[in-house]
Amino acid sequence: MSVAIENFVKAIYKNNSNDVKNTKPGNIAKLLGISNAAATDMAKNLANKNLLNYEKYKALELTKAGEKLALNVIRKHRLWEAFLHKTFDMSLHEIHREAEFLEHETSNFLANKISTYLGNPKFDPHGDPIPNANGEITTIDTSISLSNTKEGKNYTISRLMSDDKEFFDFCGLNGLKYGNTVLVTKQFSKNKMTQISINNNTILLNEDFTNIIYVNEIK
Amino acid sequence: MSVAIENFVKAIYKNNSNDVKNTKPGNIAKLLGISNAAATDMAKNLANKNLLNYEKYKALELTKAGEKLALNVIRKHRLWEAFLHKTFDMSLHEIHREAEFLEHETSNFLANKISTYLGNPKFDPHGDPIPNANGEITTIDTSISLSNTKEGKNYTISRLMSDDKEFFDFCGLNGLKYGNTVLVTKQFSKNKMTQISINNNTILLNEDFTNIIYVNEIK
DNA sequence: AAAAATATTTAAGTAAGCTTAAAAAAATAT
DNA sequence: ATATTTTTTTAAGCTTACTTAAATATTTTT
Repeated sequence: MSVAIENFVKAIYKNNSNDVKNTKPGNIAKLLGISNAAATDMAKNLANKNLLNYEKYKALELTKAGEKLALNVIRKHRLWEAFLHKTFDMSLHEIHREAEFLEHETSNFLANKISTYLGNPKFDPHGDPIPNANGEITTIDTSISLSNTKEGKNYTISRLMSDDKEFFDFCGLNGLKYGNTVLVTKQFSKNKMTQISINNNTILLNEDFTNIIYVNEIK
Repeated sequence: MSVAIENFVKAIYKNNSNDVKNTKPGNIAKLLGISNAAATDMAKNLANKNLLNYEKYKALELTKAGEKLALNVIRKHRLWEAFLHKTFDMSLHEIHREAEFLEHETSNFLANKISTYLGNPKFDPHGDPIPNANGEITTIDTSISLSNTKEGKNYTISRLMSDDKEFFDFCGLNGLKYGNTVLVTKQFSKNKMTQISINNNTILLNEDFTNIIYVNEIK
């Protein structure tokens, strides 16, 4: 399958795991930076290839085959991220940028080699789950966003849901890393801000960031 | 630059390092498995982009920019080969197949990371020289093909010039590997065959193979 | 429920990278 | 030196993945 097709099914799949699902062509177009017309064209094309179900004016729905393709691309993306992070000590932003291209040009054979080499990890350095070779993925996610945490409790960081360089730079500088521990010291609910303590530093985060940082309570 | 363009300049560059140089569009077309017409089209296109000089019915000549692009792609290809061979213990054929795709989707940033990680090697596992980040390549090659060796002398294998799976499988089975030592026990010049001794085994090679195995005499 | 705003689809067109078939030039053989 | 063969180029056409503009359907607002 072409890069365009792989990115299209990937965008639909990822959109479906968002809170606000909108898999109509226009929204996928916005995510991919192409015109609505191009997305409609592509949707018809992929329906012909049995990768999705297309009905005029309706939301796009991946078929089993379409979902499998999307998961295979996501698997390669996240394996590359884990591998590059470990091997070359590249930042969360750098590994994402590189994996965005490598994911389309990696054989299943090599993906399996990478996975074995890493000990078949279930999560990448952002905390995102890595689908296995059969397209099975860990979807049960009991973690909550930092916005919904309680004052005085300790949490471990389980997921950094972003593609943004500035966010990752900020995280890198402040020790906000997959697996690390934070203490929520104050919730400013009116101003939608959260104060946390990490590595003996106190930092104040606004909603933009607390919404995409996921954590698990330490009991 | 697109994959098609990168492969085109790479094919011209590689053809120029062959014994029999023929960089007219038809020959490049044959190497790439495309039609002559497509190669002529592409040649005009690349001339517009200042990657090569094109004159009707004449051989194609890479410009400095074209050569630099070709060397950059070859650098990435050979770095990936070296890396995959070392890290995942993949065969010479497997690394070539994988690198053929990865070479086009690797940033200079990552290529440099790989190079540093490997200790900036000058040769890949086939013995082919790896261009450095400035596009400089070791071209002085004092090695000779096994066909031109002398009976009773010892040689180290310096290069396996092929893309062929069967050849690499044969090499793998018989210890014919970059850096290994062979003793030439007999040259059957009439039948164009060479008998060698390696790892206490005696094997007889025909011209097809001895022409693409390059060695250096041990004095 | 109708009007206004928004989203989707259709239509027409473009560029890249190919194809085949025919025409033209160059290389080779006699 | 000419005829034959081979190679290169031109011409016309195809597919993929886009674009913009216009038409049409849906959704939201009032």
